[in-house]
Amino acid sequence: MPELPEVETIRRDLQARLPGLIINKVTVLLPKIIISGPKKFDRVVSGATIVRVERRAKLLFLHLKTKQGPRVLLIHLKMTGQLVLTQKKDKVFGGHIIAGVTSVPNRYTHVFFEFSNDDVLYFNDLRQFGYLKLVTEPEAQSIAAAYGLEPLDAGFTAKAFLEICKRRENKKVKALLLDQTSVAGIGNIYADEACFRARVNPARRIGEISLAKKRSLWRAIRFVLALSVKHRGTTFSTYVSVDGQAGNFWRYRQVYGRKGEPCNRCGAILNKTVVVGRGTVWCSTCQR
DNA sequence: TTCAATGTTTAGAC
DNA sequence: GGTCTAAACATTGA
Repeated sequence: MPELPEVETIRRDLQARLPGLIINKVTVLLPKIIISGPKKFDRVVSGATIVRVERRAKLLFLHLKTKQGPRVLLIHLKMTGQLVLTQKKDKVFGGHIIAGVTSVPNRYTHVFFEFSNDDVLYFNDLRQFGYLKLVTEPEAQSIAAAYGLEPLDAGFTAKAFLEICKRRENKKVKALLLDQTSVAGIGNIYADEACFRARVNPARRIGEISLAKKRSLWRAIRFVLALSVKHRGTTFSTYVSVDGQAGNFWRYRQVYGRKGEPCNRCGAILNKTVVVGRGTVWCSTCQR
């Protein structure tokens, strides 16, 4: 799926457009996508007003004012989920565009919302891994609380990161980065990028790397994610952000998708291995 | 034809 | 109990 920078980009665009709109009608074409139950979903969501759009880790929280009281619509895009907002004529995309499929609805459209101003929000997902879930405010809070620190928040200090490391000495570096209950929102691309910038071998155990490397890793996580948010995310294969533009972080990447190419730091050929079950590209010369 | 792909959860093994 | 791996979800494209 989109990782933190991509989901954050989508969030910002939705937050700029959705609050205040009333959902006139919701259409569910693939009921299994609504994991809180499609029947109740229709009843609660129809007529609801969008209050605001938030993000925790890679999960979107659409706060709603409904006849039944406040509710939160959770949207997870997983690997190929896509949110497309059509503003009367203009298409606004967020997620992954499937090659050649640029109109909505299409065969990957599973749910769509029609708003009071005629805008329509489509949820598309080629692989059908993504989901929508309607919960109460307290449920949403407990879901949010289960995630680890937000890496771009002020609370993610070097000290806080070192504390996290202390409790995960046996974990491989890459496993720690991908663990959403440690640091929230990092996926495969940014895990590899952060390890490269910190000169850390992603297969090493946390306990094996020096304090200085841990500090570098902390800095690299923030650097890489912030840079990507600034450039509206990474367009890998099919992703585009909510305004229909490709994310521009791709050109700043150092390792992901560069297997067999020379390392930008030392010139050695980048290799690709499997670490904690995920394809991992890194430089065995400068990442120790 | 086989494999890997931006994610998460779960079952099973040690 | 902790920790790790593989599989599962469904589809596409190399």
